[in-house]
Amino acid sequence: MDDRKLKILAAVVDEYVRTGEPVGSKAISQLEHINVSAATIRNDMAALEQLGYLEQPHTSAGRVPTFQGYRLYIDELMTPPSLTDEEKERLDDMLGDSDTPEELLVQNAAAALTELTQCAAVVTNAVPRFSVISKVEVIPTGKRLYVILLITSSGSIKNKACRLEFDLSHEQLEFFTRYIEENLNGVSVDELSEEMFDKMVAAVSAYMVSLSPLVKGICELSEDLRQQELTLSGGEKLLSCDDLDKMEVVRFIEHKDDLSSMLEETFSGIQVKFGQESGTFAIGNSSLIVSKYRKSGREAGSLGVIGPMRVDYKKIIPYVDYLTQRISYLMSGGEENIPPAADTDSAPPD
Amino acid sequence: MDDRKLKILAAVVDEYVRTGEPVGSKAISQLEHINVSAATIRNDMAALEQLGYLEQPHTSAGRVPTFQGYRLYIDELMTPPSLTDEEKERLDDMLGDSDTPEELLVQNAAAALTELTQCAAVVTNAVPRFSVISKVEVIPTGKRLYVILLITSSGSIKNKACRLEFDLSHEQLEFFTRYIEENLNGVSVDELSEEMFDKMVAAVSAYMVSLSPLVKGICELSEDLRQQELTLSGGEKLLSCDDLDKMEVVRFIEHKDDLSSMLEETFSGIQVKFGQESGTFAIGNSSLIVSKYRKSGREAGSLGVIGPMRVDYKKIIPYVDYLTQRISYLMSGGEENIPPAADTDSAPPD
DNA sequence: AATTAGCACTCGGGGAGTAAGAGTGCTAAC
DNA sequence: GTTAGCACTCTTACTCCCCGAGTGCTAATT
Repeated sequence: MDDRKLKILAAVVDEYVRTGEPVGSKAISQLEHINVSAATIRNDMAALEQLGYLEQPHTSAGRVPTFQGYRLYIDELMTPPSLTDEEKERLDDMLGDSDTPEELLVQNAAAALTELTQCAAVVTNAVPRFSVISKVEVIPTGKRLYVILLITSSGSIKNKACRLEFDLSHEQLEFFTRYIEENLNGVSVDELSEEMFDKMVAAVSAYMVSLSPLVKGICELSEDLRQQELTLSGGEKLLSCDDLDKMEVVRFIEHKDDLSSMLEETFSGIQVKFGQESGTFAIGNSSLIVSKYRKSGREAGSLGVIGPMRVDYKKIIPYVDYLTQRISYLMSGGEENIPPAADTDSAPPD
Repeated sequence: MDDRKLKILAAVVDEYVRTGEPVGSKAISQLEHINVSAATIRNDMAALEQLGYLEQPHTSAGRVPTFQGYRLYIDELMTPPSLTDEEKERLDDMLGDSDTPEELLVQNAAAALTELTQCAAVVTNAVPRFSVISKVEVIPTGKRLYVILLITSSGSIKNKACRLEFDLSHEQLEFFTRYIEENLNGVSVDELSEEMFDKMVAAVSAYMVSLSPLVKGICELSEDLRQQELTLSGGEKLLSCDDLDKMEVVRFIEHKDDLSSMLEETFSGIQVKFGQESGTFAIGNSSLIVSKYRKSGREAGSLGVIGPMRVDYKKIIPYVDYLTQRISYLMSGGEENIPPAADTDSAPPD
């Protein structure tokens, strides 16, 4: 596998990403950093096609990268430039600071990615799962009406109204609150199970039957917390890129929840997945650039960009990379180390 | 304006709604309830075109209603059938009962409309505005961290985390809670103003400066309550109808908040508005079928359907109509009168 | 006077044919 | 090993043409 061939492959990808047209030997030969003739390039391109890195839409058209071609390009050939300080500042502004609630942080990241890349962005937030219940309150708010308040160590707050069959006396309420507090305080949201609540229902029912709706309410709130939140933003951007099948995009947007599993299958570090590589449902010619952020060392969610395979990886990857690092940093209260004038992960070209 | 011409106009609209193709004189003449020849219909259709109710996409095609045509059809010609009891039951099931929280009620209505009409549905809920503050709680949840809980008489619950500069002693907290309670309990959300909070900030600051973030937090929560909530559901349905410009739809979904003003300009009773009639931004060939529901006699929000101009008004109008009535009824605790076997608003045909 | 039948006309859609252009693969020369 | 040249292929865009649907008009009919 020739050095020149790799250079040509990279050039083809770059050109194709830039123009969107199949790229021919002549176009490549005219690039500054290429000093061989079109004929030579033709030979090499034929070889690259043999190897499965390029393909021709039809005989007399230029070449287009196959997804193996993109794969090689992304993994080996491409050298994404590091962000300038201005770009970083811009991202920081869009993201928020350490006072920004975590939930908003990831939402902002999605919005930023959508705007900067003109692609769809997807974020998940599994943080509440890893946190522990730090407070449960039951507040009477009317005739037989109570509000349950559930707060986690990560700052998620959920509330729910709950109607009982009888009013609770002050003692009953206190009993209940103490009981719940003893059983739930400090328990990780992840550990909360149906059985636990069943047991608790049984326990409080022994004291007073009509308390069980409250336990059920708490159970439902904890379910809310446990399921990781997935947000797709800017899905409509996908409609305007004509590499993607409109019908597939619409189906995708409607079933965005299926993304969860795709995002779960992700290792740490930045990753690129193509639609056709994914067993689960995905858009045909799409590519997903995704990375997981961490909170205090623990994987806490992912953020990614979904676009056509023909996206500007050089541009997007640094964005995703920086945002994950930054979110990890902010969520960990500054513990997670982030290179201050961060090189992303690659040596400079040449 | 001939009686027959009106009949023909109605037939054209019906056929066009049914088939989506421009409709010709022959197709009309073959309808059962039309007993004149195609030639006669041609003459009438030419007249209707003159009057601005029909138009031809091109010379040798059938006719399509103009939006004036639709307007006349909807206002004068159409006779939507009343719902059957099964349909009403179905809607009742989807909507919920008197125990369903009001917020959920309108969400359910939106979901039902989306499903039944295969169009987008939009609902607003201004109820919280009309309710009064029934409870304010401040709950310490961590180091200098407090959660504010705001509950209204209509059952809306809002919470917000708030970080202070110092921890509050038990007495300080009690003072604050009592002060807020005295000043806000029973106050209508609508009456809450910036100035009121400014005054309160001044008052609590006199006692302890670092309390003011709490007041500000409450102020922000009240703003949340005050602004009417607008939900667009099933927006993606609009993408699959090819009468509508995809780009416009996308822009519309992104800026759905602009709908607020469109919905505000609405009188009581059911109404149909067309995209091109609306000064504010709207989708080109779209039509909005909207009606306001009331809570105890007061306008409390609207619900509507957005689709292409070519929608089945006969089907949709009764749905929207019934749902508004039903919501009004449920929200008013059964006071608002609803015709038990409700005729919608029109005499049966013929 | 209103309605209808008949007929010429118009216009858009779809298929066939064609010319242009872009890019290739191959061969022979460097 | 590289390059120039050339014949070949294939797509795209364009034109021409026909077909059919639907009209508008006129003349005949009720």
